[in-house]
Amino acid sequence: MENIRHFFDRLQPQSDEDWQFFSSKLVKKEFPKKALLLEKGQIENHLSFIKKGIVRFYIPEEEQDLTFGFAFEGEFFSAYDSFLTRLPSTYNLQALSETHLWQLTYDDLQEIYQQTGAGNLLGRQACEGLFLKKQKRELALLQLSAEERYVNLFRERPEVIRQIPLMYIASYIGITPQALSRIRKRIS
Amino acid sequence: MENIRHFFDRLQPQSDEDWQFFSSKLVKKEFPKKALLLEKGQIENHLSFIKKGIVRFYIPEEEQDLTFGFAFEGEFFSAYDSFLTRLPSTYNLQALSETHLWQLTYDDLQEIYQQTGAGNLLGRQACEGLFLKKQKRELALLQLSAEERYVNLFRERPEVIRQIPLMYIASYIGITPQALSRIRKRIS
DNA sequence: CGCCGAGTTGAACTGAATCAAGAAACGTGG
DNA sequence: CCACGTTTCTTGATTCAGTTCAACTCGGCG
Repeated sequence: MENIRHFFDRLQPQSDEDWQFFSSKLVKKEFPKKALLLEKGQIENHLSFIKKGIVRFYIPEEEQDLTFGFAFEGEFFSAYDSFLTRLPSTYNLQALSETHLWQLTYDDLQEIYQQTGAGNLLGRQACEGLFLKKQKRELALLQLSAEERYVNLFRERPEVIRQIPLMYIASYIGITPQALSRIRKRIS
Repeated sequence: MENIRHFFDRLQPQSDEDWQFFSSKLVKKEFPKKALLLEKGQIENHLSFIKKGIVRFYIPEEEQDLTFGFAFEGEFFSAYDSFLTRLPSTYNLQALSETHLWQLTYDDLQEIYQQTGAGNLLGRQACEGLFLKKQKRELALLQLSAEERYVNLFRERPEVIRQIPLMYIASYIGITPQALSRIRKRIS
């Protein structure tokens, strides 16, 4: 649990009371490999911190899933758009390995926003971080070739390439598994 | 100036004092058509509300600019990543037509965050909105063909297609002007 | 051991890029 | 307000990155 506190303190040093209040709301939850954490159509009711494991974000399709994100140990995640809008999620969340989480419900988070001075500040800063990530990704998709996107991913998030099956990485950078296999051969 | 207040009240009804404090910081500024509002390398020091006009976001390149966003009348904009991180912007902001803004400096905004109860709340909600937009765009770039992205843009933001030169739209959806010209011919 | 999903490789195909040239629209100065 | 130069848009021909379809290999698991 300390790693979550460190996470927050890095954003902004937290008062002990605020932290007390916050951490009292956290609930531990564990999932086996390949478990669905959230299914398309459900409303996301959690903001989760990954104690251990990897989570994949994907839109399920008959042909081929569209994988568009990953979250790792030490990171927060959520189907954030569903969480914010309270509308059904348009995608699934899945544990790629055995995964242990600390979870916060939507209502608890709203209470935290209201009760603690730091709530909105943290919410804002967390959201700003998400925005910056998406912005980077947008530019990568617009201006880089498939091969450049792969090399870029390798540079920025080597853990993705080390730990995640090729087919999901291919989908993430917007190409077919075959194309990625050829890129790998070419550059290695 | 009322339209800005409406903007905020839509997010969250504002107290008159908070609004007073906020609006006292706003400065009016006007730019002619094609003016650079911010140049790559500068640190963005403003959050701006568009009273009138259109703003283009682009990465300047010898070959061909990469246009990746637009902002219209009644919207807030900023080179938000530079504004947040206080690092030089990696892109330019340009007025596509004569443009009138209400601007807030970084320091003023920080003061607003600290002094008013609503500051962080608004900051958070504004950022959440930006995040949702980027998320949509990511999925559009990943799962739609060029033609679908064009039709999609047409549906979601017809004002873009009506008011913005083809070459910028082409860049925005990630193709060449030639390709977009052909798509237009095909579907009309 | 055998099966099944993941990864690789090959061949044919295709959407979009590139190169090139002409037409239309736009803006600026006389 | 017209004339000219510049920029944007269109259209054609060629090329290329990445898709699709298909067959084969590899590794893990029941």
